[in-house]
Amino acid sequence: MQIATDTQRHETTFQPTSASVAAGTAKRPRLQSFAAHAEVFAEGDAATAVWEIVEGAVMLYKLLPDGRRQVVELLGPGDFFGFGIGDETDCGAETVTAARIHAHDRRSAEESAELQLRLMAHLRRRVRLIHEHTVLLGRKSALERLATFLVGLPAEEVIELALTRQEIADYLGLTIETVSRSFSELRRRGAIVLDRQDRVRLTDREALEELAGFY
Amino acid sequence: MQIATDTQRHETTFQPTSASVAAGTAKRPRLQSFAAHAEVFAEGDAATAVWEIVEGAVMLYKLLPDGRRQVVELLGPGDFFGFGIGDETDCGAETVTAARIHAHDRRSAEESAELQLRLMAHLRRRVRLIHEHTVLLGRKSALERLATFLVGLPAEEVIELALTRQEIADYLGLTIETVSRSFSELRRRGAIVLDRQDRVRLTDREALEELAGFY
DNA sequence: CGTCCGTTTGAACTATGTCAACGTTGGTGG
DNA sequence: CCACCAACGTTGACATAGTTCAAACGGACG
Repeated sequence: MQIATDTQRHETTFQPTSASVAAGTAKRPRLQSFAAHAEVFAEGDAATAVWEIVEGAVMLYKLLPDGRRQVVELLGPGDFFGFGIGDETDCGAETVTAARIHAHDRRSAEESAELQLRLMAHLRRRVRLIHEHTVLLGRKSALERLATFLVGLPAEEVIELALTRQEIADYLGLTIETVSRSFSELRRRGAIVLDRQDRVRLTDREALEELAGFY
Repeated sequence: MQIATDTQRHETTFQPTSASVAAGTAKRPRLQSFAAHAEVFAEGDAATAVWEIVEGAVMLYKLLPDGRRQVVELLGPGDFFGFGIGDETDCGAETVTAARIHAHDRRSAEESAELQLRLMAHLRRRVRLIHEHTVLLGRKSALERLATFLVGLPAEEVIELALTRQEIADYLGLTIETVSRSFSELRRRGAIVLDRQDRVRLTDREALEELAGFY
């Protein structure tokens, strides 16, 4: 259950758009680039910035004292993270894919009405999504969890899984072995085809949605 | 897994305070009173109001098509619920204790800057708490879940459990039997004393916190 | 071609769920 | 005021989904 620590950062100065200036958000966010599986910050780090994903995917996770890990959110472009109540982050944040992320200075973020509005919209959407995930963790079987995960992915012909089996396991509250067995079971049932370990095609979406609890 | 439907409502007209008028929130919320275990609204109902708990406790839950239930939030005074993204609620809401709840008209709620600010603070706190609960559901054992639940309760000498075993089970992602066995196990270990089924004393808080994953 | 890392599979174990019986408690009506 | 009833909670015996530990597989890269 280790976390990548070879964080490759690549800071760039953000060019403010005329729109952002007009909205009074002139204080420009820093744009940072991260490699895949790089740490953005660890749980308990000072919450100095409000992060906004421009491109790529990020996961937020929490650890128990003995090392057990739970991925609590999976985020994409437009999503925010890193804002806390106090001044410490409540989760660790790690990229899933290579990513570009805006770091809004916390103080200026609080002063920007436009940002606060977007943050509010994000939080509402988030709460709703976490509710769904709560049901998954509390009440669904392993197979149902994996099916739910898969149907929730962007509906491409061939889905490239950015997450490793371990990361999927930590997201779904399972072990890596159970995730693997569940993939095999879905394959056996003809619900999916694995072209490669990280390439899935959903060949029977209806069966998957049934498992996911859509109806 | 049934839900109380004998909702006893008792509407009252809210008297706006001078403070709320000054803040431009003159449009007064309706104050409604509910009995314990009464339905406030069901999942999928139109999201017509933003609810704010004045007194008492409320639980939000979601159901799977086959009836499995997961309680996704446990709320108290000062907490908000019922705001959605679309125009449907994503959870059902039921009182745990007798409660008095403000129903803010959705439109006027969106226009009140003061309310929006409080809503934002609520959402941030909520997200942090749900993250904790996500770890509980994804990674903790039954005994750890119950210990976490108990140490999270208001620290009174004798704690009155407002939730039934079934509600605790649905909150902790367990069955009623496992919850019951876990209570017995904690008692056997001397961590708690049950004066009555719904009256607990935490006699070894340290042991409970250890189980909860505090250190 | 061999090594390495992530994944899959197998076998045995265990925590939790299931089904069923038995206790408790609080309310109601005789 | 007591006795009975219904709802809720506990306990036991058994079933099973998921974990654990271990070995084999497979693709990527030197």
